[in-house]
Amino acid sequence: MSTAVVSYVVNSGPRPVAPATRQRVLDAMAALGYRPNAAARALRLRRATAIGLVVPDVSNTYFGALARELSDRAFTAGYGLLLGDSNNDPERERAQVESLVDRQVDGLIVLSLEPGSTVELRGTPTVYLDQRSRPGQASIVIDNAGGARTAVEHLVGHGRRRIAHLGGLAGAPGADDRARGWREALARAGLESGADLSVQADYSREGGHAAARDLLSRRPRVDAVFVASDVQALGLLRAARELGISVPQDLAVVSFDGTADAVFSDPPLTAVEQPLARIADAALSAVLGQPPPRGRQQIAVDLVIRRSCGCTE
Amino acid sequence: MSTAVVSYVVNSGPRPVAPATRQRVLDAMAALGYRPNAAARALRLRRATAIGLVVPDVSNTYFGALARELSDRAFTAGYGLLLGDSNNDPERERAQVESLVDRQVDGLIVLSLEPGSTVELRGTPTVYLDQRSRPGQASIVIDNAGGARTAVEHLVGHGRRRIAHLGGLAGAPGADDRARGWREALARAGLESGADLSVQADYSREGGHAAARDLLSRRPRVDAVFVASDVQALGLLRAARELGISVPQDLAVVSFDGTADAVFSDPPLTAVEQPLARIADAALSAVLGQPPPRGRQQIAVDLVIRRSCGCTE
DNA sequence: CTGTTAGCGCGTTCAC
DNA sequence: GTGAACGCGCTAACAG
Repeated sequence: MSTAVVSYVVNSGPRPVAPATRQRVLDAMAALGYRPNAAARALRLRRATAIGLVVPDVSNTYFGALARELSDRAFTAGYGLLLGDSNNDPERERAQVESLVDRQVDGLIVLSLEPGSTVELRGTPTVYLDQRSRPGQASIVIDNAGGARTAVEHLVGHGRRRIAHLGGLAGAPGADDRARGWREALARAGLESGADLSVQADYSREGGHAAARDLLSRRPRVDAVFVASDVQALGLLRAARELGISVPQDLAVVSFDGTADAVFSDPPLTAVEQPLARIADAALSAVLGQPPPRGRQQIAVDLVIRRSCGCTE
Repeated sequence: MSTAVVSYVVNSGPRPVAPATRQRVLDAMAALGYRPNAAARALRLRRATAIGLVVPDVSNTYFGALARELSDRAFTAGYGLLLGDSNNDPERERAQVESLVDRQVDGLIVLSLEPGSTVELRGTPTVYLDQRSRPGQASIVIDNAGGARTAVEHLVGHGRRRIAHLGGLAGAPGADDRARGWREALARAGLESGADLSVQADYSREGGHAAARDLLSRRPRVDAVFVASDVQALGLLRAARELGISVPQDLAVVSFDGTADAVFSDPPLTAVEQPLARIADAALSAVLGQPPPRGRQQIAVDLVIRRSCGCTE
């Protein structure tokens, strides 16, 4: 038997092999413990059977949950998942993306810190998640502005009037659109959205904590906050406890993401929930499917009511 | 200039190149946008410049934080990180490990659900983290039993006498040794460690919540709990709130991991802290360094005091 | 229709 | 500084 036949057996194609021969090959493979060399295969086929994922911080519950969804689906589809943590550093992000492109990943999914970043993708199908769309590049975004508006409108419905915003850093995934949604909803309700009602921090517990302390000690009359992520909200809850502010009585809170963090905090967080499964599906098929859908695809979000908004006191 | 020279320039070796030539090569690379093909390189060098990581669940803060540390170090060392989420499923874990071995990763780090699992590693340097050692296999473990003992002794020092255990599932990373540490510390203190004082759940908020409800409603006289992970402790805190049990007054709690989850919970969790940076370093050098150190390497842990144990009421 | 031969892809490295 | 062999699997072209 020749190497060609082995190849046909291993790949079930592109040409048929007689059953008897096929079995002989299979036996020989088992006996010798032969496994095809993935590197040689990647070289010949010009594809690595792997996809790349770049996130700002995997230890963040939201990014972790997304990575989990993607890892699961990629594995099922026979792909490996190359993970790059950009460490919240745009420079590192570029480096990670380039490295993944060099590794010939078949697709690249990136949650970018820099809306404007231009890295040479050299033909690698890439999808940006939760980010402004880029010219000629596929991008899947959830309805960040709409979700934020819904959240703020809910707070308005509770009779809150001084609704602050604890947002992500400019350029961070979804941050700008969520800020815009907050502003728009306040405008529609005829409420103030001055710059001093808004603070920014990175998507972390520590960031949320520091920003919330700043906000709450500066503007004691704030009666509600829309927070751009669950992890930041966790920081805010802690700040509130430290300052003797009770949530939701003194301060109603609605956050964004709806991860497990929101369910188990005290109080549990009313949050705009991201449909992770749907996002992961869309991202993978955008990147692996053909033809790669260009342009922007928007996914709807839902507000999930828990205790932090004051609905169920 | 020949392809050989380009190679010498790209790799700064193994042979010297005249500065002028070197510059010409660099210019040409920039002009043509040339990037070496990682697959071809992997084929020639017989190494993928990538390491594999298999965890039970990346969305778990602890595993996520570990993945982050590893991703960071791997990148700095020029390696890619192939992530496999085993979804808390031993079957899936085996499949992930095999897939990574096939991909020729240069090293494999696995947080295994099955202490006894035997997958053919075919020479891939592998290190098991936080797990019983296996014959002939490198393994890095933190001092699970010792950490658990320290935690329990601390609770004993607070005058607690009915100290329960909310542990991980048998076989889960560190679970068995932490359970043993709990039992040993109680025995030394002459306290009861009956089976009805111990419940198990997977490492998740939901698991911890369900198990804690079970435990706390069944044994109302319990006055302290040693929890095997931060995420489970988060579930326990919620159960305690639901049942009107106040922590730490009615119930002192010490958990294990010391992730960001422990810092921002209410109350913040006194926890046995895992030195992630050190663990990541040890794992990487065990897997990449030479010769791959066989046998078991143990890393010490520290108890970090916060509010849940009652030290700072 | 089944099995074999030969060349390709792309860096690396060594003898010249 | 250069030419060429090499690593390993894939597949088109060829032979039986």
